[in-house]
Amino acid sequence: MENKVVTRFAPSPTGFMHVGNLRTALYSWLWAKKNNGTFILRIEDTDKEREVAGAEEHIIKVLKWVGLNWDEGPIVGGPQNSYKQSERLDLYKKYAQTLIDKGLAYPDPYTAEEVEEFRKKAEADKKAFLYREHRPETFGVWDGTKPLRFKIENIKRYEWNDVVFGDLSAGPEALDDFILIKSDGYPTYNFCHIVDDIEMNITHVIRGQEYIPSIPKFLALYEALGVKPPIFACLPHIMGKDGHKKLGKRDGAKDAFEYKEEGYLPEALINFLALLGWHPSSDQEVFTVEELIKSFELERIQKSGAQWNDEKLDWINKEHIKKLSSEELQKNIFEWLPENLRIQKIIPLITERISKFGDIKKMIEIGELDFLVKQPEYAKEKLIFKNTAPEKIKSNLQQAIKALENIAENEFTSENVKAALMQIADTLESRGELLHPVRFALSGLDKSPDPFIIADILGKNETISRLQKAI
RNA sequence: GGCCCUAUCGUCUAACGGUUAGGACAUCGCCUUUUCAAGGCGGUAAUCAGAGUUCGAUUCUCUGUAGGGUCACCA
Repeated sequence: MENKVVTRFAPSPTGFMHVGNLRTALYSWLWAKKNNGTFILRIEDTDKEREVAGAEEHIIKVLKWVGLNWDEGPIVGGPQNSYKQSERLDLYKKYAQTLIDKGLAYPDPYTAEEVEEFRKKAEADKKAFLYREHRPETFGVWDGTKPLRFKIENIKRYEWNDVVFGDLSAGPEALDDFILIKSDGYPTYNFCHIVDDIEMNITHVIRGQEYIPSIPKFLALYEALGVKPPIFACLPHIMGKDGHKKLGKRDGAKDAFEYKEEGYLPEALINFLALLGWHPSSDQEVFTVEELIKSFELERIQKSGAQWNDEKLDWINKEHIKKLSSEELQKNIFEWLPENLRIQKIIPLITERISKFGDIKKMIEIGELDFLVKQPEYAKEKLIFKNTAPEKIKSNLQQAIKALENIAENEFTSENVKAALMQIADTLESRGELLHPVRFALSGLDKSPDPFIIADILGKNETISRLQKAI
């Protein structure tokens, strides 16, 4: 079965995993799942300088959180000896040797400084720098202390097809004698990712658009190796929210794990990311992961970059919170509730509010309910309802206190509080003249559950004391 | 600078060459409600510019403009 789809996500452990990387992983994963294929996780750790301790574990943690499970790779293993490039060095040497034997690879005789000179000179002459113009006439024997370079044979215009971008081509300027193996013995990305893709039988290479200019080099290498290249699918960039720059770590691209910490559900982040650069033929916007797998198509990936949009993410998250079963919802609420708020009475209150009104966008908002256990701070102007005079508000609150004092402590339920307050509120020009200040005095929040239920939880004494304080 | 890519409401996007250019987020207005939020209903808002092909162009071609990417012993 040679046409089984095999995709891979191949991050390098050089820092945290940001949302752009996660989207690349997602698309590869979706495509493999849709085709009942194999999704491989491969760690590209050939740059020892930039490697960050713990980065690999972090990537794995993020993938696990969002549920992008891999069929082969670290932890789960697979037919390969290892899925870390640093542990596959012999393999790359073997491929390098076949290129040397064919006369298609040679040691770079220059020092790094000398190459830098060439580059500077080309720049001064306003010409593109091409190492191959300085290629030595005869090749020495490679002893591993010098970089090994690839000898580009066909200096021509390469044409190829990309599932997303269509027919692409690039002239000979894109081709150069690039380095296969560095002087430290580690291979370069340009070389080892191709060896790995061949060895792992990758059928679809899904990666960022920034690789398009390098693809002619890859094609030349596939040619030299006598291997048919896989299908390429390049992804448009995710743009930062302010400008039109590629979303990078510099302009605030966040660690994907921060979204977990802010209370986004993994399925919501996945849903949002899927829609950022891809769109189904229908108008559907809210997807379960299963639905995404079903409708995902590489052909419908967008060519132009998409701007990150927090508001839409929030909306999608809210929609997913509303879809949670009551069991899942309770579990989530419990997790997000600060420990001192895990009171029996509160969980059903929030559960009801969310399932009935669905007004929580991020689970972290649940943590804001700590006004239930401590007197909130707020600006006194907030107590004013529209243009009502402060004196009016004051007297309304005084009336409310009087009414509430008449309720016995053991009958201080939300129903009774509501009845008492509504009786007063109905005599006013607008109910808000009473209900707004009461709600604010109790919660101190712009948006909160209704005042009756808060009063119920706070109890008679605390409720009245907060109202008095407001006055 | 060389090479390469892209271009529809503010944003994400839909539209076999023929549509009153559709949807969603955001925004605005109204309704509902128990204040806010949430919910319901509705409004404002887009084919980068100029040629060409065609009976007809958002769609095809060219030029321009604007944006982006890439030119490492990084991936």
